[in-house]
Amino acid sequence: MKELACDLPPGLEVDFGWLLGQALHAYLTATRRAAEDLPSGHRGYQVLSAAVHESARNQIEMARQLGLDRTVMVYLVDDLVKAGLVERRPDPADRRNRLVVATDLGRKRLDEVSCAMDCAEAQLLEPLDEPERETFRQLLRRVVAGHLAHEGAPSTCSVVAESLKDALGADHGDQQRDERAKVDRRGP
Amino acid sequence: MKELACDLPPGLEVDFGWLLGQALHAYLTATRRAAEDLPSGHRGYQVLSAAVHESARNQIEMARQLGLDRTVMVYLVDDLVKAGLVERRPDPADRRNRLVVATDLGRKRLDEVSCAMDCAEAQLLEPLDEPERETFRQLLRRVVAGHLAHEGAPSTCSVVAESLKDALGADHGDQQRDERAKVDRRGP
DNA sequence: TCAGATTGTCTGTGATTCAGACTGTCTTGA
DNA sequence: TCAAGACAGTCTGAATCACAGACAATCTGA
Repeated sequence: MKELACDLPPGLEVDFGWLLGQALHAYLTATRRAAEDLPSGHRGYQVLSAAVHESARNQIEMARQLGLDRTVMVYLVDDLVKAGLVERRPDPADRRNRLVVATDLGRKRLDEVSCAMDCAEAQLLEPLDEPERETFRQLLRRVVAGHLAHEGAPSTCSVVAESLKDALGADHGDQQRDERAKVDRRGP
Repeated sequence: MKELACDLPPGLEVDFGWLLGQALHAYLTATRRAAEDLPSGHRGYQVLSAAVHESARNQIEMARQLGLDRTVMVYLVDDLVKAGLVERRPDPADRRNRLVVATDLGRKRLDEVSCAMDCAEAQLLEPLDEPERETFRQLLRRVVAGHLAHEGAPSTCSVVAESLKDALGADHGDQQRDERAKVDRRGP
């Protein structure tokens, strides 16, 4: 046990939040170069990916899936539209909705970027052998799926139940902090 | 395979960054209630934890471990000092350093909060059985340890190597975005 | 037809990061 | 002994960013 844990700062190695934060930071660092060609970096990548996979019927649903605020969604999509990677189309079934659909160029760019992302991800998971990587991904998926399933239904732990109450409204709260090359996001 | 993956938005379930971000978000949400009694919330908790475990000899080293900027460290420690949880002591060996040491009260409070944190963590990992949880923690530790070990030595993947170059200087970039009950952090 | 809910957008406010300057201290070399 | 450079901690200012709130357009149900 603990073969590699000795490399971690004492006391922090058991801090689950610290470990998750470090892992996310490592991932963002490793994939920054791959994502920086897209408008808005990692978040642009996620929106583009959601658009290509048609995982949401409107911007709000997409924002909820990605853990973003709906007001942030506006200029993320704006930037992708400006770059010609996605389009906003009126939804014939409900004209309040804007369907965010990827263009051919967007699909092509996503392919390229995804490839670089996979390389970086493999780099991050280098300490694990292949079966371990798959195990890790599976466990991570199950944890996240469990969390999403619990989001609507209050849990048994009162601490968690209480904290969920005021966190339902688009809190997100993490993800990348790069790509500050945002210039004219807001008109005068 | 993929028993639970069907609960995740299509296309995103394979996005490693999205999974990590969601997991961290879930953790922060679950532990918010536990950490909000401490000054500066989660980050206050991490600084206090580092102080109790004496994982660093000065503020800058502590900031590096926690992935914080050194200028942020100042008022995080300020708030903890104000609450009587830690003390700044001059380092007799090097008077440039300030040793951040926990008080008895700080140690007691950390114990209490850690207990609540563990409860929330267990809640988060509920979808996994006990051996799986330990496996998950181990794999996470190894990934993070691998990343930290690579930080100084350039890797073989050029993409990653390049991105590391400009990310060495206090970039961090994730962690919590809560606890906005900061009032008088800066004097007039 | 009308009240209420929902989507997308815009604006303002406050929080937060981060570069840069500065002081006090240590180290090194002449 | 002294000067120059490096480093820790602090403070300030600028830029960025999240998010609540308001708004118009639209849909739904009575």
